[in-house]
Amino acid sequence: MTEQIGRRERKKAQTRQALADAALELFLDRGYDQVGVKEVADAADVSVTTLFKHFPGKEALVFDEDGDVEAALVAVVRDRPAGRSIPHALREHVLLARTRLAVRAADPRFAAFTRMVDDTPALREYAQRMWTRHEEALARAIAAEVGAPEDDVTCAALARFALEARVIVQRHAEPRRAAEEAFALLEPGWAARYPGH
Amino acid sequence: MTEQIGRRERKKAQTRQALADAALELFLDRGYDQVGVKEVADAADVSVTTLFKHFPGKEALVFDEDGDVEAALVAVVRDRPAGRSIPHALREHVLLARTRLAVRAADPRFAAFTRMVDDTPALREYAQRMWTRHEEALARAIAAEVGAPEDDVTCAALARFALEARVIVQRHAEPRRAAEEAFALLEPGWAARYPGH
DNA sequence: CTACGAAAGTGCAATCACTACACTTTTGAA
DNA sequence: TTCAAAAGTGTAGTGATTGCACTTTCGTAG
Repeated sequence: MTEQIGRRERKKAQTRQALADAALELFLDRGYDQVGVKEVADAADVSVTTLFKHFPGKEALVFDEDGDVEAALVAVVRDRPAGRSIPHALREHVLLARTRLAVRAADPRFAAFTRMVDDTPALREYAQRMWTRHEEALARAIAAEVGAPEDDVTCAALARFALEARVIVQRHAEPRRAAEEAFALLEPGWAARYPGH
Repeated sequence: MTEQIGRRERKKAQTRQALADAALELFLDRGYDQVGVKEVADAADVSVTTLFKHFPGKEALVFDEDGDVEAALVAVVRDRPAGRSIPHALREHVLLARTRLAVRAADPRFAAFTRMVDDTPALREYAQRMWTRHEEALARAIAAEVGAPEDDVTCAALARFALEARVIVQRHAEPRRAAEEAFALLEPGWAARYPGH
Protein backbone atom coordinates (compact mmCIF):
# COMPACT_ATOMS: atom_id res chain seq x y z
CA MET A 1 0.00 0.00 0.00
CA THR A 2 2.89 2.30 -0.65
CA GLU A 3 1.32 3.58 -3.84
CA GLN A 4 -2.44 3.54 -3.95
CA ILE A 5 -2.36 3.90 -7.70
CA GLY A 6 -1.35 0.69 -9.39
CA ARG A 7 -1.44 -0.03 -13.06
CA ARG A 8 -5.00 -1.13 -12.54
CA GLU A 9 -6.28 2.20 -11.31
CA ARG A 10 -4.31 3.93 -13.99
CA LYS A 11 -5.83 1.85 -16.74
CA LYS A 12 -9.27 2.42 -15.37
CA ALA A 13 -8.80 6.16 -15.30
CA GLN A 14 -7.34 5.96 -18.75
CA THR A 15 -10.36 4.17 -20.17
CA ARG A 16 -12.68 6.60 -18.49
CA GLN A 17 -10.78 9.54 -19.89
CA ALA A 18 -10.71 8.03 -23.35
CA LEU A 19 -14.48 7.72 -23.20
CA ALA A 20 -15.03 11.26 -21.99
CA ASP A 21 -12.68 12.64 -24.62
CA ALA A 22 -14.18 10.64 -27.45
CA ALA A 23 -17.66 11.66 -26.35
CA LEU A 24 -16.84 15.35 -26.14
CA GLU A 25 -15.18 15.30 -29.51
CA LEU A 26 -18.04 13.52 -31.22
CA PHE A 27 -20.75 15.52 -29.47
CA LEU A 28 -19.17 18.85 -30.29
CA ASP A 29 -18.64 17.77 -33.85
CA ARG A 30 -22.04 16.39 -34.71
CA GLY A 31 -24.34 17.29 -31.83
CA TYR A 32 -25.33 15.35 -28.75
CA ASP A 33 -28.45 13.78 -30.16
CA GLN A 34 -26.82 12.75 -33.41
CA VAL A 35 -24.27 10.51 -31.72
CA GLY A 36 -25.12 7.14 -30.22
CA VAL A 37 -23.39 5.62 -27.23
CA LYS A 38 -22.25 2.82 -29.49
CA GLU A 39 -20.21 5.25 -31.54
CA VAL A 40 -18.64 6.74 -28.44
CA ALA A 41 -17.71 3.30 -27.17
CA ASP A 42 -16.25 2.38 -30.55
CA ALA A 43 -14.26 5.60 -30.72
CA ALA A 44 -12.79 4.84 -27.31
CA ASP A 45 -12.28 1.25 -28.42
CA VAL A 46 -14.34 -0.34 -25.67
CA SER A 47 -17.68 -2.08 -25.56
CA VAL A 48 -20.94 -0.36 -24.77
CA THR A 49 -21.21 -2.41 -21.61
CA THR A 50 -17.89 -1.04 -20.44
CA LEU A 51 -19.01 2.48 -21.16
CA PHE A 52 -21.92 2.05 -18.81
CA LYS A 53 -19.67 0.63 -16.15
CA HIS A 54 -17.83 3.94 -16.11
CA PHE A 55 -20.71 6.36 -16.60
CA PRO A 56 -24.21 5.99 -15.26
CA GLY A 57 -25.76 7.41 -18.41
CA LYS A 58 -25.14 9.19 -21.67
CA GLU A 59 -25.38 12.65 -20.15
CA ALA A 60 -22.70 11.83 -17.61
CA LEU A 61 -20.21 11.55 -20.45
CA VAL A 62 -20.50 15.28 -20.90
CA PHE A 63 -20.40 16.32 -17.26
CA ASP A 64 -17.44 14.42 -16.04
CA GLU A 65 -16.09 15.21 -12.61
CA ASP A 66 -19.24 16.09 -10.80
CA GLY A 67 -16.79 16.26 -7.93
CA ASP A 68 -16.81 18.90 -5.33
CA VAL A 69 -19.73 21.03 -6.36
CA GLU A 70 -21.38 20.31 -3.05
CA ALA A 71 -18.30 20.92 -0.95
CA ALA A 72 -17.73 24.21 -2.73
CA LEU A 73 -21.31 25.24 -2.11
CA VAL A 74 -21.08 24.50 1.59
CA ALA A 75 -17.73 26.22 1.86
CA VAL A 76 -19.10 29.34 0.23
CA VAL A 77 -21.61 29.91 2.98
CA ARG A 78 -19.37 28.78 5.81
CA ASP A 79 -16.16 30.54 4.82
CA ARG A 80 -17.54 33.72 3.35
CA PRO A 81 -15.62 36.89 4.17
CA ALA A 82 -16.66 38.67 7.35
CA GLY A 83 -19.57 41.00 6.90
CA ARG A 84 -20.74 39.44 3.66
CA SER A 85 -24.28 38.13 3.79
CA ILE A 86 -25.10 34.56 2.80
CA PRO A 87 -27.21 35.58 -0.20
CA HIS A 88 -24.40 37.83 -1.35
CA ALA A 89 -21.87 35.04 -1.09
CA LEU A 90 -24.17 32.69 -2.97
CA ARG A 91 -24.71 35.27 -5.65
CA GLU A 92 -21.01 35.49 -6.36
CA HIS A 93 -20.69 31.74 -6.36
CA VAL A 94 -23.51 31.32 -8.83
CA LEU A 95 -21.85 33.85 -11.09
CA LEU A 96 -18.56 32.04 -10.96
CA ALA A 97 -20.11 28.62 -11.35
CA ARG A 98 -20.93 29.22 -14.97
CA THR A 99 -17.26 29.32 -15.69
CA ARG A 100 -16.38 26.40 -13.51
CA LEU A 101 -19.05 24.23 -15.03
CA ALA A 102 -16.94 22.99 -17.89
CA VAL A 103 -14.10 20.79 -16.88
CA ARG A 104 -11.78 22.18 -19.46
CA ALA A 105 -12.55 25.83 -19.14
CA ALA A 106 -9.34 26.82 -20.86
CA ASP A 107 -10.26 24.84 -23.93
CA PRO A 108 -10.87 27.03 -26.96
CA ARG A 109 -13.91 24.89 -27.63
CA PHE A 110 -15.43 26.18 -24.40
CA ALA A 111 -17.91 28.37 -26.20
CA ALA A 112 -19.01 25.49 -28.38
CA PHE A 113 -19.41 23.37 -25.28
CA THR A 114 -21.73 25.72 -23.42
CA ARG A 115 -23.60 26.31 -26.62
CA MET A 116 -24.18 22.61 -27.01
CA VAL A 117 -25.42 22.30 -23.44
CA ASP A 118 -27.76 25.23 -23.88
CA ASP A 119 -29.13 23.89 -27.14
CA THR A 120 -29.76 20.34 -25.96
CA PRO A 121 -32.76 20.00 -23.64
CA ALA A 122 -31.54 16.73 -22.14
CA LEU A 123 -28.23 18.31 -21.20
CA ARG A 124 -29.74 21.52 -19.92
CA GLU A 125 -32.00 19.60 -17.59
CA TYR A 126 -29.24 17.31 -16.49
CA ALA A 127 -26.97 20.22 -15.65
CA GLN A 128 -29.67 21.87 -13.58
CA ARG A 129 -30.41 18.59 -11.80
CA MET A 130 -26.73 18.16 -10.97
CA TRP A 131 -26.85 21.59 -9.46
CA THR A 132 -30.06 21.32 -7.48
CA ARG A 133 -29.14 17.87 -6.24
CA HIS A 134 -27.15 19.61 -3.54
CA GLU A 135 -30.05 21.69 -2.33
CA GLU A 136 -30.40 19.75 0.86
CA ALA A 137 -26.73 19.97 1.77
CA LEU A 138 -26.77 23.68 1.09
CA ALA A 139 -29.89 24.15 3.17
CA ARG A 140 -28.27 22.35 6.07
CA ALA A 141 -25.12 24.42 5.80
CA ILE A 142 -27.13 27.62 5.85
CA ALA A 143 -29.17 26.48 8.82
CA ALA A 144 -26.03 25.57 10.71
CA GLU A 145 -24.56 28.96 9.94
CA VAL A 146 -27.49 30.90 11.37
CA GLY A 147 -28.21 28.49 14.20
CA ALA A 148 -31.57 27.42 12.86
CA PRO A 149 -32.99 23.90 13.06
CA GLU A 150 -31.86 21.62 10.25
CA ASP A 151 -35.21 21.61 8.53
CA ASP A 152 -35.86 25.34 8.76
CA VAL A 153 -38.10 26.29 5.86
CA THR A 154 -36.59 29.71 5.29
CA CYS A 155 -33.13 28.23 4.96
CA ALA A 156 -34.41 25.54 2.61
CA ALA A 157 -36.16 28.18 0.54
CA LEU A 158 -33.04 30.31 0.33
CA ALA A 159 -31.05 27.30 -0.80
CA ARG A 160 -33.57 26.38 -3.45
CA PHE A 161 -33.97 29.90 -4.75
CA ALA A 162 -30.24 30.51 -4.88
CA LEU A 163 -29.70 27.36 -6.90
CA GLU A 164 -32.59 28.16 -9.18
CA ALA A 165 -31.22 31.64 -9.68
CA ARG A 166 -28.61 29.96 -11.80
CA VAL A 167 -31.03 29.49 -14.67
CA ILE A 168 -32.09 33.11 -14.46
CA VAL A 169 -28.48 34.18 -14.62
CA GLN A 170 -27.65 31.65 -17.27
CA ARG A 171 -30.08 32.81 -19.86
CA HIS A 172 -29.44 36.50 -19.54
CA ALA A 173 -26.99 38.36 -21.69
CA GLU A 174 -25.85 40.41 -18.71
CA PRO A 175 -25.13 37.77 -16.05
CA ARG A 176 -23.89 40.09 -13.35
CA ARG A 177 -26.86 42.41 -13.53
CA ALA A 178 -29.28 39.47 -13.66
CA ALA A 179 -27.68 37.93 -10.60
CA GLU A 180 -27.84 41.19 -8.72
CA GLU A 181 -31.50 41.66 -9.48
CA ALA A 182 -32.45 38.10 -8.65
CA PHE A 183 -30.67 38.12 -5.33
CA ALA A 184 -31.93 41.59 -4.52
CA LEU A 185 -35.30 39.90 -4.39
CA LEU A 186 -34.06 37.61 -1.63
CA GLU A 187 -31.72 39.82 0.35
CA PRO A 188 -34.24 41.97 2.28
CA GLY A 189 -36.51 39.11 3.28
CA TRP A 190 -33.51 37.15 4.44
CA ALA A 191 -32.06 40.06 6.39
CA ALA A 192 -35.40 40.55 8.09
CA ARG A 193 -35.48 36.94 9.21
CA TYR A 194 -31.82 36.42 10.04
CA PRO A 195 -30.21 39.82 10.53
CA GLY A 196 -26.47 39.94 10.20
CA HIS A 197 -26.21 36.82 8.08
CA MET B 1 -72.31 22.60 -38.06
CA THR B 2 -75.27 22.47 -35.74
CA GLU B 3 -73.40 20.26 -33.29
CA GLN B 4 -69.65 20.73 -33.10
CA ILE B 5 -69.30 17.41 -31.37
CA GLY B 6 -69.94 14.60 -33.76
CA ARG B 7 -69.54 10.94 -33.16
CA ARG B 8 -65.96 11.37 -34.26
CA GLU B 9 -64.98 13.71 -31.45
CA ARG B 10 -66.89 11.64 -29.00
CA LYS B 11 -65.11 8.45 -29.97
CA LYS B 12 -61.80 10.19 -29.77
CA ALA B 13 -62.46 11.49 -26.29
CA GLN B 14 -63.72 8.06 -25.35
CA THR B 15 -60.53 6.35 -26.45
CA ARG B 16 -58.46 8.93 -24.66
CA GLN B 17 -60.42 8.45 -21.48
CA ALA B 18 -60.18 4.69 -21.71
CA LEU B 19 -56.42 5.02 -21.94
CA ALA B 20 -56.15 7.41 -19.02
CA ASP B 21 -58.39 5.22 -16.90
CA ALA B 22 -56.59 2.01 -17.73
CA ALA B 23 -53.25 3.66 -17.06
CA LEU B 24 -54.29 5.05 -13.70
CA GLU B 25 -55.71 1.73 -12.63
CA LEU B 26 -52.63 -0.24 -13.63
CA PHE B 27 -50.18 2.31 -12.28
CA LEU B 28 -51.88 2.54 -8.91
CA ASP B 29 -52.11 -1.19 -8.70
CA ARG B 30 -48.59 -2.20 -9.62
CA GLY B 31 -46.52 0.98 -9.69
CA TYR B 32 -45.66 3.28 -12.55
CA ASP B 33 -42.35 1.69 -13.43
CA GLN B 34 -43.71 -1.85 -13.35
CA VAL B 35 -46.22 -1.22 -16.10
CA GLY B 36 -45.29 -0.88 -19.75
CA VAL B 37 -47.13 1.25 -22.28
CA LYS B 38 -47.98 -1.91 -24.15
CA GLU B 39 -50.00 -3.16 -21.22
CA VAL B 40 -51.84 0.11 -20.94
CA ALA B 41 -52.68 0.04 -24.62
CA ASP B 42 -53.87 -3.55 -24.37
CA ALA B 43 -56.01 -2.77 -21.35
CA ALA B 44 -57.67 0.04 -23.28
CA ASP B 45 -57.90 -2.25 -26.29
CA VAL B 46 -55.97 -0.04 -28.68
CA SER B 47 -52.58 -0.27 -30.27
CA VAL B 48 -49.46 1.32 -28.83
CA THR B 49 -49.31 3.59 -31.84
CA THR B 50 -52.75 4.90 -31.02
CA LEU B 51 -51.76 5.50 -27.43
CA PHE B 52 -48.97 7.79 -28.55
CA LYS B 53 -51.32 9.63 -30.87
CA HIS B 54 -53.33 10.63 -27.83
CA PHE B 55 -50.54 11.21 -25.31
CA PRO B 56 -47.11 12.60 -26.01
CA GLY B 57 -45.44 10.27 -23.55
CA LYS B 58 -45.95 7.79 -20.78
CA GLU B 59 -46.00 10.40 -18.04
CA ALA B 60 -48.77 12.31 -19.76
CA LEU B 61 -51.06 9.35 -19.12
CA VAL B 62 -50.95 10.22 -15.45
CA PHE B 63 -51.34 13.97 -15.73
CA ASP B 64 -54.27 14.24 -18.01
CA GLU B 65 -55.88 17.61 -18.51
CA ASP B 66 -52.87 19.84 -18.29
CA GLY B 67 -55.47 22.37 -19.26
CA ASP B 68 -55.65 25.82 -17.87
CA VAL B 69 -52.79 25.86 -15.43
CA GLU B 70 -51.26 28.74 -17.30
CA ALA B 71 -54.44 30.72 -17.63
CA ALA B 72 -55.12 30.29 -13.93
CA LEU B 73 -51.64 31.47 -13.07
CA VAL B 74 -51.97 34.58 -15.17
CA ALA B 75 -55.43 35.28 -13.81
CA VAL B 76 -54.15 35.02 -10.26
CA VAL B 77 -51.79 37.94 -10.67
CA ARG B 78 -54.07 39.99 -12.88
CA ASP B 79 -57.32 39.57 -10.99
CA ARG B 80 -56.06 39.49 -7.44
CA PRO B 81 -58.20 41.32 -4.89
CA ALA B 82 -57.36 44.98 -4.40
CA GLY B 83 -54.57 45.59 -1.96
CA ARG B 84 -53.20 42.07 -2.15
CA SER B 85 -49.59 41.89 -3.28
CA ILE B 86 -48.55 39.71 -6.18
CA PRO B 87 -46.39 37.41 -4.03
CA HIS B 88 -49.27 37.03 -1.61
CA ALA B 89 -51.65 36.09 -4.40
CA LEU B 90 -49.15 33.59 -5.77
CA ARG B 91 -48.67 32.11 -2.35
CA GLU B 92 -52.33 31.33 -2.01
CA HIS B 93 -52.46 29.90 -5.49
CA VAL B 94 -49.52 27.60 -4.84
CA LEU B 95 -51.22 26.37 -1.72
CA LEU B 96 -54.43 25.62 -3.58
CA ALA B 97 -52.65 24.02 -6.50
CA ARG B 98 -51.69 20.98 -4.51
CA THR B 99 -55.32 20.08 -4.28
CA ARG B 100 -56.07 20.86 -7.89
CA LEU B 101 -53.20 18.80 -9.18
CA ALA B 102 -55.05 15.56 -9.33
CA VAL B 103 -57.81 15.44 -11.84
CA ARG B 104 -60.05 13.34 -9.73
CA ALA B 105 -59.53 14.97 -6.38
CA ALA B 106 -62.70 13.45 -5.00
CA ASP B 107 -61.51 9.96 -5.77
CA PRO B 108 -60.84 7.91 -2.65
CA ARG B 109 -57.64 6.78 -4.32
CA PHE B 110 -56.39 10.35 -4.17
CA ALA B 111 -53.93 9.59 -1.43
CA ALA B 112 -52.55 6.64 -3.34
CA PHE B 113 -52.23 8.85 -6.40
CA THR B 114 -50.15 11.55 -4.76
CA ARG B 115 -48.11 8.92 -3.04
CA MET B 116 -47.31 7.32 -6.35
CA VAL B 117 -46.28 10.64 -7.85
CA ASP B 118 -44.09 11.43 -4.87
CA ASP B 119 -42.44 8.03 -4.97
CA THR B 120 -41.70 7.95 -8.67
CA PRO B 121 -38.83 10.22 -9.70
CA ALA B 122 -39.94 10.38 -13.31
CA LEU B 123 -43.39 11.57 -12.27
CA ARG B 124 -42.14 14.00 -9.67
CA GLU B 125 -39.93 15.68 -12.22
CA TYR B 126 -42.62 15.67 -14.84
CA ALA B 127 -45.08 17.33 -12.49
CA GLN B 128 -42.62 20.04 -11.63
CA ARG B 129 -41.79 20.57 -15.28
CA MET B 130 -45.48 20.92 -16.11
CA TRP B 131 -45.62 23.59 -13.49
CA THR B 132 -42.49 25.53 -14.37
CA ARG B 133 -43.27 25.32 -18.06
CA HIS B 134 -45.45 28.36 -17.56
CA GLU B 135 -42.73 30.42 -15.98
CA GLU B 136 -42.38 32.66 -18.97
CA ALA B 137 -46.08 33.37 -19.24
CA LEU B 138 -46.23 34.13 -15.54
CA ALA B 139 -43.21 36.42 -15.77
CA ARG B 140 -44.85 38.32 -18.60
CA ALA B 141 -48.09 38.66 -16.68
CA ILE B 142 -46.26 40.04 -13.67
CA ALA B 143 -44.26 42.46 -15.78
CA ALA B 144 -47.42 43.70 -17.45
CA GLU B 145 -49.05 44.18 -14.07
CA VAL B 146 -46.29 46.39 -12.71
CA GLY B 147 -45.54 48.15 -15.97
CA ALA B 148 -42.05 46.70 -16.35
CA PRO B 149 -40.47 45.61 -19.62
CA GLU B 150 -41.39 42.12 -20.72
CA ASP B 151 -37.97 40.69 -19.95
CA ASP B 152 -37.53 42.33 -16.56
CA VAL B 153 -35.24 40.15 -14.50
CA THR B 154 -36.91 40.81 -11.18
CA CYS B 155 -40.27 39.75 -12.56
CA ALA B 156 -38.75 36.66 -14.11
CA ALA B 157 -37.07 35.80 -10.83
CA LEU B 158 -40.29 36.24 -8.88
CA ALA B 159 -42.08 33.96 -11.33
CA ARG B 160 -39.41 31.31 -11.10
CA PHE B 161 -39.16 31.44 -7.34
CA ALA B 162 -42.90 31.35 -6.85
CA LEU B 163 -43.21 28.27 -9.03
CA GLU B 164 -40.28 26.60 -7.31
CA ALA B 165 -41.83 27.37 -3.96
CA ARG B 166 -44.28 24.62 -4.80
CA VAL B 167 -41.59 22.05 -4.13
CA ILE B 168 -40.84 23.54 -0.77
CA VAL B 169 -44.50 23.60 0.14
CA GLN B 170 -45.10 20.14 -1.24
CA ARG B 171 -42.64 18.32 0.89
CA HIS B 172 -43.51 19.95 4.17
CA ALA B 173 -45.98 18.51 6.61
CA GLU B 174 -47.34 21.98 7.36
CA PRO B 175 -48.00 23.41 3.89
CA ARG B 176 -49.43 26.73 4.96
CA ARG B 177 -46.61 27.57 7.29
CA ALA B 178 -44.02 26.50 4.72
CA ALA B 179 -45.64 28.67 2.06
CA GLU B 180 -45.74 31.64 4.40
CA GLU B 181 -42.07 31.30 5.25
CA ALA B 182 -40.97 30.79 1.67
CA PHE B 183 -42.89 33.78 0.38
CA ALA B 184 -41.84 35.90 3.33
CA LEU B 185 -38.39 35.60 1.84
CA LEU B 186 -39.61 37.21 -1.38
CA GLU B 187 -42.13 39.76 -0.16
CA PRO B 188 -39.80 42.47 1.21
CA GLY B 189 -37.41 42.45 -1.74
CA TRP B 190 -40.35 42.63 -4.10
CA ALA B 191 -42.02 45.45 -2.18
CA ALA B 192 -38.76 47.39 -2.26
CA ARG B 193 -38.56 47.10 -6.01
CA TYR B 194 -42.21 47.46 -6.95
CA PRO B 195 -44.01 49.10 -4.04
CA GLY B 196 -47.73 48.65 -3.93
CA HIS B 197 -47.76 45.50 -6.02
C1' DC C 1 6.80 -16.83 -7.23
C1' DT C 2 2.35 -18.30 -7.70
C1' DA C 3 -2.34 -19.25 -7.22
C1' DC C 4 -6.63 -17.17 -6.27
C1' DG C 5 -10.28 -13.72 -6.08
C1' DA C 6 -11.69 -9.27 -7.26
C1' DA C 7 -12.09 -6.01 -10.79
C1' DA C 8 -12.20 -4.71 -15.70
C1' DG C 9 -13.80 -5.75 -19.86
C1' DT C 10 -16.58 -8.30 -23.48
C1' DG C 11 -20.57 -9.87 -26.42
C1' DC C 12 -25.16 -10.99 -26.70
C1' DA C 13 -29.79 -10.76 -25.94
C1' DA C 14 -33.39 -8.44 -24.03
C1' DT C 15 -36.43 -4.53 -22.31
C1' DC C 16 -38.70 -0.36 -22.83
C1' DA C 17 -40.17 4.11 -24.55
C1' DC C 18 -40.94 5.99 -28.68
C1' DT C 19 -41.13 6.75 -34.05
C1' DA C 20 -41.67 5.96 -39.11
C1' DC C 21 -44.16 3.76 -42.42
C1' DA C 22 -47.55 1.97 -45.14
C1' DC C 23 -51.92 0.51 -44.57
C1' DT C 24 -57.27 0.07 -43.51
C1' DT C 25 -61.41 1.90 -41.53
C1' DT C 26 -64.39 5.45 -40.20
C1' DT C 27 -66.77 9.66 -40.66
C1' DG C 28 -67.92 14.55 -41.90
C1' DA C 29 -69.31 17.13 -45.38
C1' DA C 30 -69.54 18.73 -50.36
C1' DT D 1 -72.67 9.35 -53.22
C1' DT D 2 -68.15 10.38 -52.99
C1' DC D 3 -63.91 11.73 -51.24
C1' DA D 4 -60.34 13.54 -48.25
C1' DA D 5 -59.09 13.96 -43.63
C1' DA D 6 -58.81 11.74 -39.29
C1' DA D 7 -58.47 7.64 -36.39
C1' DG D 8 -56.57 3.50 -35.90
C1' DT D 9 -53.47 -0.62 -36.87
C1' DG D 10 -49.24 -3.73 -37.24
C1' DT D 11 -44.65 -4.11 -38.16
C1' DA D 12 -40.27 -2.99 -37.86
C1' DG D 13 -37.15 -0.12 -36.33
C1' DT D 14 -33.90 3.09 -33.07
C1' DG D 15 -31.43 4.10 -29.11
C1' DA D 16 -30.43 3.96 -24.20
C1' DT D 17 -29.88 0.89 -20.68
C1' DT D 18 -29.51 -3.72 -18.16
C1' DG D 19 -28.64 -8.71 -17.09
C1' DC D 20 -25.92 -12.62 -17.91
C1' DA D 21 -22.31 -15.55 -18.62
C1' DC D 22 -17.84 -15.26 -19.95
C1' DT D 23 -12.65 -14.02 -20.42
C1' DT D 24 -8.75 -11.24 -19.24
C1' DT D 25 -6.01 -8.74 -16.13
C1' DC D 26 -4.14 -7.40 -12.12
C1' DG D 27 -2.97 -7.23 -6.79
C1' DT D 28 -1.61 -9.75 -3.18
C1' DA D 29 -1.61 -13.38 0.52
C1' DG D 30 0.87 -17.33 1.26
